[in-house]
Amino acid sequence: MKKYGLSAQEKIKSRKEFETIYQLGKTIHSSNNTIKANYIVDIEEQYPGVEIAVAVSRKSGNAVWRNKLKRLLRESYRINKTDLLNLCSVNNKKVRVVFSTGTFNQREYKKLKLNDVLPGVIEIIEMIKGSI
RNA sequence: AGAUCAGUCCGGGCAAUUGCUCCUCUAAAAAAAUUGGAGGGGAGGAAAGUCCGAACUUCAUAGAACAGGGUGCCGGGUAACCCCCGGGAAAUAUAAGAGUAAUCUUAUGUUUACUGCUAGUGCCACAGAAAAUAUACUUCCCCGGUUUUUUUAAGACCGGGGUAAAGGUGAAAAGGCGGGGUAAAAGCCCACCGCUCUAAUGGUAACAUUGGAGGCAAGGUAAACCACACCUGAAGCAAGGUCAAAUAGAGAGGCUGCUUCCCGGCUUGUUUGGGAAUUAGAGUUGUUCGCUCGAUAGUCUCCGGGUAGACCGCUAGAUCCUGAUGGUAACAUCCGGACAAGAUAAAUAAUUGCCAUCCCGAUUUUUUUUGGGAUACAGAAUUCGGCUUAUAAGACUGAGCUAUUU
RNA sequence: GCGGGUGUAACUCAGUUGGUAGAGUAUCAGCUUCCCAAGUUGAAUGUCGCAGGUUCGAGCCCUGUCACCCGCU
Repeated sequence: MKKYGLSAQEKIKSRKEFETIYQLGKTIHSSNNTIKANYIVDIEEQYPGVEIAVAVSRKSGNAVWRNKLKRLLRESYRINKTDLLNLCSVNNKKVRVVFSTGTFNQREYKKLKLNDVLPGVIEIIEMIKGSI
């Protein structure tokens, strides 16, 4: 597995997994309330690891803006995922996370840059690490 | 040269690092999956809105008609079209000319759902006398009567007619304008203009031009119902097809167990222990065992079903590019060349550097140098042909306008 | 992706042969009451989502556009 990659096995795809995360998982926000995350932690002996997904509400912007935000969220996770993966494989845990927008919309951030998204994602990853 | 309007085009580039997705080849014994390596492809002019038209698929359907829906000047293009091209007519903007003016003519552009209200029905508020079979409020004119003034005569009032010329209302008032005519008027008559009908000529046609007749009869509204002509079955790739876990079973088969009553125990359940009945599910048989059938329970296999999921549909096509020929053009034909995204909680990106274009500031006579900022609208989802809407900066063409120079 | 629907007062809704746009709630003022509530009388409030067109005249008819909502794995 690539160190900074994000392949199809690390994504959440089925509808049932999303429903369990939204019903049973916990919700946390970043400090400036821009980014939200729902996550769930299970014990998994054979295949420990992390699965993620990214969701952006239809009301926050048009299609180009939403796609770009999703790419940036994935990029932010991809760069900072190494510590979280190591922690999971040591403790035999499986973490599933759905990143989504809180009060983040196109009017306030017309031009998106990586630096707009990165701090919130790092903060959330630290919070999840703390809860393991 | 500038700004304006209209149309057409274009829709930043290169490199490094880190990633995503599809295809081909290759290694891990083979197949599948996965991983590694190499190579190649990876958003638009609107991909958007989903407003039209098709291809394709399934369902329905003997055929025809009605209803419903759509289209509506003429000719052509097209697979088809509420599309495109050419032409006609009308409206309108600007400029010039004519005219006292209304207005007309010419040129250039723009727009047009541009069949029919001389088939029928409906509607036209308020105002106004009257709003569609015209009527007669105030005027105007004639005749008769009464009355006043000094008389002819004139005024006032009443009655009977004439008229639609003037007034006022309205979006719109029953051809317009000028002359004749008359008691006053009136297409009552005449010229010009308009309208209707009709003939000839030109044109494939829409229509145009010219002549003749009528003598005004015919207000507006069909994006009112409707009439006429032509077109039209319905739904949509979440269409539809193939494979198919889990689960439920309503089906088929195999294997195992299976009578009823009473008493006791405790785990209060059709569980276990003991006893009794011998008519003990039915058949076979003298009887028992056994066997067959049936009921019921468990378990296994199949069956059908088609969910999760996977695959096909899925990208080579009314395809794109260059050139030639025909055509005013839309477009057609031919020669040659190219293969150019195919994802599915949904890829096509992120960061950095350099360059490009534009803007602002500093420096400088200019060139230059340097700092900062900006680079739009927007993301394929079965595929095409159009339409509509959004769009930074730039390029080109045309039109008239303004300024300068000659 | 495909299909369908709705925009009228601060809120919930009426508004059909096209002719000066209404109801209820809420708001404000008066009356009533010692005061409040309730009751009662009155007032104010609208670019009829936006832009064009047809018509003498458009909330209504037609076209375009914007926003919102619903259904179909």
